[in-house]
Amino acid sequence: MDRIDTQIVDELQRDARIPLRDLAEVVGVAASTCSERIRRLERRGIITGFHADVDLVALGRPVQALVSTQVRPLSRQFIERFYDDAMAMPEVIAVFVLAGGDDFLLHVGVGDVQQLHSFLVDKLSNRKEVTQFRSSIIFTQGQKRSLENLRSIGMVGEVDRNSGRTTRTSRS
Amino acid sequence: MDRIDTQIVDELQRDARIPLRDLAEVVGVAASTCSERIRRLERRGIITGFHADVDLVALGRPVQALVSTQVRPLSRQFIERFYDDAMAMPEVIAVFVLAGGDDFLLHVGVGDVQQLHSFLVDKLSNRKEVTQFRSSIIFTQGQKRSLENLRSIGMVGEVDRNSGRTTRTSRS
DNA sequence: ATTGAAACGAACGATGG
DNA sequence: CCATCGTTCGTTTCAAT
Repeated sequence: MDRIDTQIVDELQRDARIPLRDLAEVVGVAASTCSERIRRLERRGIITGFHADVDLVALGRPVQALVSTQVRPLSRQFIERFYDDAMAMPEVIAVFVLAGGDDFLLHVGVGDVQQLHSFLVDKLSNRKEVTQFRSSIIFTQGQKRSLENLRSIGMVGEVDRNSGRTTRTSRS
Repeated sequence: MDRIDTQIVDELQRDARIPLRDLAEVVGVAASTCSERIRRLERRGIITGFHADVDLVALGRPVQALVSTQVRPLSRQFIERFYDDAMAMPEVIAVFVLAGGDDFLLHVGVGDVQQLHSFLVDKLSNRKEVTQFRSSIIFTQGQKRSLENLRSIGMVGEVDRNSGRTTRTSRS
């Protein structure tokens, strides 16, 4: 993960279909080197895939919500089972397993509010391990398509040679 | 958005770099038709982009959290300003603007817990419009890379010709 | 490790069927 | 929607650095 890899990853996050020669020019290496670097980043699991982003309205999901869900008992078995089942539901876009207050956060996207109601009542309330949930409609959402490497912009704590403590200054 | 478009979108969500001839074979049309369909889907804004997905640990963000944030006064001006500022912060991965209880949910990813603390204390608490916040560490997270078109699997309510009401049965 | 060149196959954009 | 054509692009190989 040197400067060249970081720059390649940056560009591919922004546009996975950038022509190789343009990418090579931006990064400052030959196209053949670029091609090899990309393959290595994929093999190392740093680049996990290339995906098309789609307008959720076109996918029949104009209504989105976040559903905080409490699951009891909070054992590994129940957590993993609920996680798998939630991910298998077509309404569910993402699942977060959390520490603290609530145990799960479900990001759901559906066609209308009736479907949201049906999801909550028929698919969540029905489950015995779900002890409570609270849902919020999403008005707008911003998802960053390209994330910076925090290490490359000096945001990762480095050990201070004098104090021996880890710095926690954000230099952004 | 017929069956062919839906299938093309499905495949491109799964793998944005699938060879055109393979895609054409799966969908059952000629490669030239496929190419034209993809360009049209992009022009219509249904496909919004092609992005590489990257391992967050490799990006220097092994620690992730969800931060529920309350903003007062809840005027359009303050909402938009906070949204823009949040999206501009390098730690922030996504911002949700919500109806109900809390106003914002911030998805943040940082290098360590010190940075998370610094983010909360230095960048959120400092703001006068932020009246309270609560953060939860993310243990695990599942994000669906390819979403189904709910209309194509019969999950969108259709008007019942007899009752005039919208059906809300999930046939999944 | 990176480079530039060469060679093959695939993709693109346009045209006509 | 399909087939074709010329051009551009991606990938691989290889000798050289």
